[in-house]
Amino acid sequence: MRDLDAAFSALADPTRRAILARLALGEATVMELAEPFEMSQPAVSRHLKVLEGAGLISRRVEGTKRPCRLEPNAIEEIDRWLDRLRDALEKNFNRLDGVLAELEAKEGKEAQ
Amino acid sequence: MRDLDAAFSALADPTRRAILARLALGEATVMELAEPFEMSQPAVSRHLKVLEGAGLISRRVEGTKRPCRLEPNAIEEIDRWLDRLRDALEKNFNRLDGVLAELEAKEGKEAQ
DNA sequence: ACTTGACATAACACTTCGGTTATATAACAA
DNA sequence: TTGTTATATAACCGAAGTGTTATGTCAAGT
Repeated sequence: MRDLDAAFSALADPTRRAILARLALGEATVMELAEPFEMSQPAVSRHLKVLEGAGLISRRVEGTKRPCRLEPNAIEEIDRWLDRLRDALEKNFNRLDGVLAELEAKEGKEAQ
Repeated sequence: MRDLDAAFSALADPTRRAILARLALGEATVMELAEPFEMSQPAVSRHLKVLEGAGLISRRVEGTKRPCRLEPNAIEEIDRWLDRLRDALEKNFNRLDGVLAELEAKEGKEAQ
């Protein structure tokens, strides 16, 4: 699961999350993506490289432009990891519930 | 949404994800968490500090030990963000579907 | 009181990150 | 061909991250 490193660390930056949010609305070129940020074009270019490296976006070539789009599958792996964590947590809580129930039962007996 | 920075960046480290996975199985002390890693205790201590800072875990005091536990609510905020991204994506795809359907209809007319 | 065990903190080195400006490349437009 | 537009890459810089060892703190055991 080495890719999760790249994915989570790509998501850790607010600029990159904003870029993803923008791309969720549809394709956009580097310039279009750079526009809302007070940041040089090279900086945005590198953010895009990070996102691409993490498999979160992809780019096509269209003349001199490189429109970016979200790579929907990427979110899946992240989800799977979070799901597993959630599941383990839930099972653990259920087990704890069991333990607590047991403890209460025991206390009940002792109280009598 | 400043906290997302901390949460995602905390999750970007494989050691910390492993720690979370371990904690999903139940509480553990710093030493217990450190044991499986080839890493000094201070290093693990700092990972825990990062996780705590991100609100992903919490610690209690129990004598000289500091048992850690997962903070289940933390995952929610992450989920919410991913959900919003997914939703926007889906809507965008639906819109694209609409556009494509329109194009096909147009082509159909022209073909006649 | 002294030692030990569990942890935190400090000081340090090294690497990575995120920004900058300057420059290269490649397609389009005149 | 020459200029312009869209983007990438390089060189650089300061800040932040991740590890180390050494040391501090504080509760527990003897």
